[in-house]
Amino acid sequence: MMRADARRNRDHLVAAATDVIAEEGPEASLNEIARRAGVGPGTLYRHFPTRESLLTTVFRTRIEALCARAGDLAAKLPPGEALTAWLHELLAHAVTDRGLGATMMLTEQESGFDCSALMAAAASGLLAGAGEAGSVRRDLTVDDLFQLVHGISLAAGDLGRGDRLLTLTLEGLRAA
Amino acid sequence: MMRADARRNRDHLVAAATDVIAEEGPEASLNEIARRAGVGPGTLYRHFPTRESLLTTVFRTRIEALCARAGDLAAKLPPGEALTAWLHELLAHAVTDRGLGATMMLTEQESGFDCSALMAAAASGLLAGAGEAGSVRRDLTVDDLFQLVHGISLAAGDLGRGDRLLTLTLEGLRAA
DNA sequence: ACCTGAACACCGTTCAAGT
DNA sequence: ACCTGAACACCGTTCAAGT
Repeated sequence: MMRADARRNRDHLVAAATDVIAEEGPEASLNEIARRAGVGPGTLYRHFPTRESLLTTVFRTRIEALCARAGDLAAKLPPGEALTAWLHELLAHAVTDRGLGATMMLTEQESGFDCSALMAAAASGLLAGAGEAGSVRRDLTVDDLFQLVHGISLAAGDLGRGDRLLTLTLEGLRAA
Repeated sequence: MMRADARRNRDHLVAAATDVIAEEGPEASLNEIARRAGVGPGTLYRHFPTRESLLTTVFRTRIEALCARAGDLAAKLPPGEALTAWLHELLAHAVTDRGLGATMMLTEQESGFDCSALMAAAASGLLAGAGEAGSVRRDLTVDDLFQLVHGISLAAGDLGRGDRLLTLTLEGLRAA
């Protein structure tokens, strides 16, 4: 059980981090986040020993929602289309919430939330379905998908460019 | 004409930057580079007003060599294979010299060296050849190629992974 | 005129002191 | 026992003072 003031400080930190990261991106100053939350930097480090543990907490609900979408899409689209649609949604998140792309692949987790396992479970269902339907190469792995989408999100200037690069990747650069 | 001491300082700075960037990557401390060159930080800023202008100078000879390779490959391989081979060489540079990938797309240039124009010239020759030969999609642009390779270099852990991701991108994720 | 490094405002991180 | 922020060693960048 957390002491009441600690609980309140933690909540303030997450709220402040959400705001500051939205404004300045995932490399935002930790001291600035602590300042905005009205606590000292030591308090931030006590609750979140690494920057990643803070980012994971901030992005957690968004990542869970995205993983839930995998099931929705699988239920209402043919397997190949479901995978394609989900990858575009993943890309949209990675481009919009800069830093979420790197966060989603983190393998060691604090706060009992194994982000990469959740993401892998969501993606592998879609990937297996699309593979069995003959829509995608059988040798594709979940890591291939995540790294390709992550790379595109980092290199593309905006979502329009990102969607084009993802489409090119899906279809291949070679002539049909 | 540069004063002799200025010339010497500039040379020391480029040599020190080459070493430090090789050790610590493109985000290396500028003060550390200046320290290693035996000059004050102001001297570094006088010669290189931005970090990019320093990186461009450090990578210049490597980028010029890579661009020259485009002609070599075009002369000895069929157009489609020449493009593929050059993209893999580009990727190898981007993975090995972290920071070169971002540098190669810089559009404004100091020291009379327009890196992006040189790169675009090298790539567009190969791309046009491969397009006419029917090896790649006709709607591909040089920017598509650079952004895809750059993204892969950022997301792939090592060159082995990078080569796989580039091959997947060339062939497409969809089943043949 | 050109070069220079001490100085400034920041950053991430720690740990002695408080409650 | 747990929380805390002053303090430390760094960073990028500038500009008054030197030659």
